[in-house]
Amino acid sequence: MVAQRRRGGRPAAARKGQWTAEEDEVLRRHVREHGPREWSSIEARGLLPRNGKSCRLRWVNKLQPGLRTGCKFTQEEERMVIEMQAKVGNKWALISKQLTGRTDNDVKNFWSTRKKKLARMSKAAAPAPPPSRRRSSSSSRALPSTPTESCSLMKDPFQESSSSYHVGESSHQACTAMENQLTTDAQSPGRLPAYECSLGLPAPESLTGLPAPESPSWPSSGELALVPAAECMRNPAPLMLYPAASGDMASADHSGYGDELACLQPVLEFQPIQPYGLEDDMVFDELSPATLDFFDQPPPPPPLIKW
DNA sequence: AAAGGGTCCAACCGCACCGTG
DNA sequence: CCACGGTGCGGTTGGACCCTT
Repeated sequence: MVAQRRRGGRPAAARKGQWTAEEDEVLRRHVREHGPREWSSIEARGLLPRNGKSCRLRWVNKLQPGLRTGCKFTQEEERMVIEMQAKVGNKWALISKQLTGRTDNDVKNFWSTRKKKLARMSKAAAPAPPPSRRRSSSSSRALPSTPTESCSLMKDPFQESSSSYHVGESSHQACTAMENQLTTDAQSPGRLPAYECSLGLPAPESLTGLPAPESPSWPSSGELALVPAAECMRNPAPLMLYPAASGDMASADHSGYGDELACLQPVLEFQPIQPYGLEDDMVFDELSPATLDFFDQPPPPPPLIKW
């Protein structure tokens, strides 16, 4: 360490790269003596050839007690991150405060990985031929699979009637790609009856069991609630995709909104929709018969996709 | 068994904010 | 008010590891 200092007391150029156990120990000792502050003094006093920022980062992300490094995000943690990201945006530090033992870096990495994965799925879906309204039964593996993507799926309660999804075409394609992957997963025979896609719309609390985000754009009714793209961008939150029989909703009048939706980032996330039933006070008074069937199905087992 | 591609995650970078002199 | 140093935060990168083919 000291040997790395230049003559004259000026610290050598700060070292970069992986930390050694010795460096960690020096950093721990510094924190024991001074608390988690005065990071710059570590370099200034020649304790470590690391700049203050690097020291702070090392402490925050790896050395401070109580961290849950090395274990994957639980479903609950993932749900919280997704939920909070929809509410507050990329405020990783804020989000991480809600997750015991997780750092902003952890959350950021989790989200980044997830985003890349979904972008790839979306891209893989993009060149697909124009989507037919009927669901493909292709068993070809459209997308790569990794252990962390292994899924178990609820049985399709709609049988062949759930042959289409009402969503912008690009999103439809992404859904199809996702579905292809899921349905061909050896561990996961079955199909997803519906997806929840984070395109920009909040899902009703009555459906998700989760509090709806406060939003002036909260749709009051409609089978597929749509808002203009600009509002979607301002207010990213889950959008519900409802399955329906072939054709019926294709004609559904999304008057004027289809184009806006189609231009959105196709699909940001997929999750199986939580089981739910129709509530008396629901405002879905214009549901198609097929969609009503959907809600009439007995609740499937709880969720299932592990990202 | 090897190559290629994907995932994970530690660490760096640049910028913004804040307190202090 | 301003300059400056320290700190915090979000975005990005690079490498190790893992999985699939």
